[in-house]
Amino acid sequence: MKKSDRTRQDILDATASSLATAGYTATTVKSIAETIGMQDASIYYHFSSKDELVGEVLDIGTARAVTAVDQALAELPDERDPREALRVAIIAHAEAVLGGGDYPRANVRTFGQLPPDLAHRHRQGHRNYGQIWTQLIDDGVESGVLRGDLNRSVARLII
Amino acid sequence: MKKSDRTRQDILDATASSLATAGYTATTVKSIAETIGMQDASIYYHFSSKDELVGEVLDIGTARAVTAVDQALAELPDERDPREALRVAIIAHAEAVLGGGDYPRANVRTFGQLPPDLAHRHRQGHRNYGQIWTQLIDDGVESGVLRGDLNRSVARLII
DNA sequence: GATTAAATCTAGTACGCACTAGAAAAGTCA
DNA sequence: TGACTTTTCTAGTGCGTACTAGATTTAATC
Repeated sequence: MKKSDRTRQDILDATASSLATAGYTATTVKSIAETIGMQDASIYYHFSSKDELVGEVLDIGTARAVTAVDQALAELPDERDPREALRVAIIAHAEAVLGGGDYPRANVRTFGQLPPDLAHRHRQGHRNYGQIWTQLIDDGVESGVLRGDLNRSVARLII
Repeated sequence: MKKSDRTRQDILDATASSLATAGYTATTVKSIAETIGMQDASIYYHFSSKDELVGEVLDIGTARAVTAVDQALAELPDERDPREALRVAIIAHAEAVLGGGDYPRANVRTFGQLPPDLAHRHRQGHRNYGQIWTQLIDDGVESGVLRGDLNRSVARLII
């Protein structure tokens, strides 16, 4: 039960790395297997399909971005300035996506090249992530320090 | 000699439209042929390969963006304010990419999913386009109205 | 209208891809 | 060690892709 977990992790890491740099199409099951010294068929002992594997990588990536933003916000004082909160969140997001590991980057890199099934499945995850931002902006608008009309569309773009 | 030019244009248009909306991988020779009521093999009478066809579409797209920006700048007075010039150029660029036809949009949509050959070929075209912006920014920096350090990287991102 | 040229179609080939089945090897534990 | 389980490999299938070859039809020219 130990060996399996380790190679499973290796597969995920290799997939994330390939997705982040080469994109979805160029990330073949064979290429993933090669980078960890396996045969492509062996992948299917751990994952039932390429898209299930890719989906898990993308899920991890969004989860990490969410965690990074949540954590950054948690470190703020209770009576936080909405504008400062948004600023901190943006920075945390950028750091997760750009400087963070391959998992968040995989999301950005493969955006717009996923097959319909995967794209649809992850639109949900993106929506959940978007909730955080919508909330932040709503707070700002409510307290009058942000303009409601403009910033909403900006948030959409980021996501 | 007339019929050929017309269907050739139809093929280019259909390809641009598909690239702009569906991306490179989902744009198959068969799907292109279908949208204009042809057999996929017939495409090869007009273009020797898929990538040659796609390459031509992308070339047209960048050419149009360049033209749009050039034209916008040409309408400015001779003694133009560098900051104003940059502003006008950015707007022209955005309009070409977002509101303009499928050709410029095909470039944006397929960015990062092209096969190595095509990607390499068009990196040259992007560099030429970048020259325009580099020039605009240099003008601004020289006359002291723009900060040189920050804006250079911003321009990189846009392109 | 007959001949030639241009354009499209029919019918394939070759290849890379995700994926499967069953044999073989490696690991686990009495 | 030996019996059993877990993991990996070998060898293959099927499918969609770009692309080719040659026949067939459509258009242009005299």
